Amino acid sequence: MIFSQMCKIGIKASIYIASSANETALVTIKNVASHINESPHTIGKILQLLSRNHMLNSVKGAHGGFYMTKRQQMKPILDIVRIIDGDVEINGCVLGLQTCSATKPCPIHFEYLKAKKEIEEILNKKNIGELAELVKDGARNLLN
Amino acid sequence: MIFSQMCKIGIKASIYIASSANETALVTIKNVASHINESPHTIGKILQLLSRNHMLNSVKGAHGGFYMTKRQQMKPILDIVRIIDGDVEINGCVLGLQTCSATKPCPIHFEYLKAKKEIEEILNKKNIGELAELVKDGARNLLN
DNA sequence: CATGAAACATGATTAAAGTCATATAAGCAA
DNA sequence: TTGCTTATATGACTTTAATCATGTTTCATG
Repeated sequence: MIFSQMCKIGIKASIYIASSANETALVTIKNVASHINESPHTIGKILQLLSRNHMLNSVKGAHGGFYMTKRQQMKPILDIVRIIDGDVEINGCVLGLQTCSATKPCPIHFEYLKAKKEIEEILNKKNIGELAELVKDGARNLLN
Repeated sequence: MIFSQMCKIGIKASIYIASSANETALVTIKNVASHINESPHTIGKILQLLSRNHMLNSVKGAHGGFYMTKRQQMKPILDIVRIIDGDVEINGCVLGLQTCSATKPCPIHFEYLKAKKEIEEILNKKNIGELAELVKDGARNLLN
């Protein structure tokens, strides 16, 4: 619910990378895959997309891998969602109406708006680095 | 987002039926289809499912169709969502972890819980009849 | 400078969701 | 009773998302 499968994997992968990599200690796709229990192929595709959108950095070649700068770790989860699932998912009408708006609202337009704002706020306030710290401490986990 | 396509159509169809049918004045699938601008085939399948789950009633044969009793109209939207999208969608971990819980939480478990509660509250408080009234009055609309 | 490890790119395959088509059963009306 | 209208049921088809496979490029290292 809310996030696509790809987006869920993207969030988990990003948090893992933030929690255990930096400019001098990269993590590989395989490493990410085993730590969040997803297919390396899928992860590769997603990290590529996130990398192209400057959410994280990749280093090619031997001893290459991925990492996030402190600056990137300060970005909110909402940024990941926007890159993978797109703005439409976030902003569309909950009943799928094209012209839904305050002046021509769907039956649950106003009710839903409140909840949506709350979700966005959550996704916008929590940054990747914070969550990575919690994972490091063992207070949160990424694996089943 | 949140609802599947089928679920969106189910909600719109139910609100429409509540707004313009009763025990003695039924509406047909075609009628619903034209008023919410969706395919009759799809609507047929969804109404069948909702009917089997006692969300609404069907009358077969000539001059048959669908209607909702006052009692059924007092049911919340959440009931429709549960029938079409299932409980899993409502209760599952936002990152898809099987074992996510308060004692073994995913990184955004607690943050998301709050938003989820709000959504459920909204979907549970607003009943179909209320929304149907708003549509009748022209204060809300179901069509693009 | 050759080898191997790693990301990158593209496309194929699979799975799931959604939509559409056809045939059947039920019930009203003439 | 006959025929028409309507829901019901099943399954086929289409589309989209997700996953997997293959080959290419890049670069550190011996």
